[in-house]
Amino acid sequence: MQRTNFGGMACSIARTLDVIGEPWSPLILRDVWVGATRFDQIQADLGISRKVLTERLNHLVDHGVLDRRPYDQRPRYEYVLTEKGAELVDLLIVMTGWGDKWLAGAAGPPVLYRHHACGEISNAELRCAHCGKPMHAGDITPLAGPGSGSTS
Amino acid sequence: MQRTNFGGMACSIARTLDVIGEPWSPLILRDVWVGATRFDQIQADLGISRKVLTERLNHLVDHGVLDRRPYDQRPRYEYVLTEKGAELVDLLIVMTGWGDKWLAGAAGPPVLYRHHACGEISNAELRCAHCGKPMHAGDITPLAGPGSGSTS
DNA sequence: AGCTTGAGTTTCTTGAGGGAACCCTGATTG
DNA sequence: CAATCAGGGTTCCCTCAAGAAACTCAAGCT
Repeated sequence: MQRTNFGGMACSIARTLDVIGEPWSPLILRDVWVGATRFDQIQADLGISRKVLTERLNHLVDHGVLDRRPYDQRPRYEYVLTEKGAELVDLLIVMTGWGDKWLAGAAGPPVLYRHHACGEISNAELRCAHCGKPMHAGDITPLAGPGSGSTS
Repeated sequence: MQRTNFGGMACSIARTLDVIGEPWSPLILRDVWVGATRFDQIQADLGISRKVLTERLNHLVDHGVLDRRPYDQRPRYEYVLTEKGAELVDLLIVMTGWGDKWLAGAAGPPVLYRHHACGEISNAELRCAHCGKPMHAGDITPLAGPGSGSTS
């Protein structure tokens, strides 16, 4: 096996990587999210090899992140986000925010997000689902959970 | 070139992937975050090839995500998160949340996070930095920003 | 009958990932 | 003072995934 399979690790990060950690997968998800839902659209937009795109799409469908469905009498298919897939968009939003801040440079961010609720162009921030205060690297302590596999 | 380089795309997701999108990189970051900061610790914890670990660590240091510094008179080094790297932990937190929800199964999440501000075990949620309301896939519309490269 | 379009397959080449052994430097030990 | 040890990598070789480009196939259109 060339690439190690992360899915078996007792780690939600590793398991998530097993689903969307392969090269191109997050970009494919982004394309589907913003409306490029067909094979040739995604292929042309990303410049990805058709072979790899086929593999990635199948993988994402197998994991329930995308749904493949016909849109014509002819054998034509489009890919749409499932609920599971739509929640992965959170990840894309956070990636965008980090890239905007640290990698965009003087040109500024390539894409902006308008938030429907307030109508403003804005960014996302992580907040504690319990108390609503910010939740970043230094604000939390990891501890073993029920699925940790530890015997304690 | 076997793997396409995403860094040149006008897309913050692609640029972020260029920094931490390679296999293992997010897991290395997690290890450093939770205190496995030395070469052999990370290697043993992940079971990653030493060659690949060397490459990844160099890449992360080159991109300013990790800092390599001596911790002894002997040639011994540890890797620590820079501010840029610490903000990437947001990404790990979101990945954890998604993996916990969709992949953990009956065993439950392998790791829990205690939030210092409220003392509770909790998850992170994405909220608009402007109005504070939830910000997920359906709540926003992407539009071209200043660094989009479009001529308009 | 032939052209077009969308959606993949197939073939071939290259190079990254994995494994295991090896190397180097500066303590520590017998 | 030679031998050992530990941390932190290198080197070598092999396999398999990524990339590029050509090919296929089915349904409609002309």
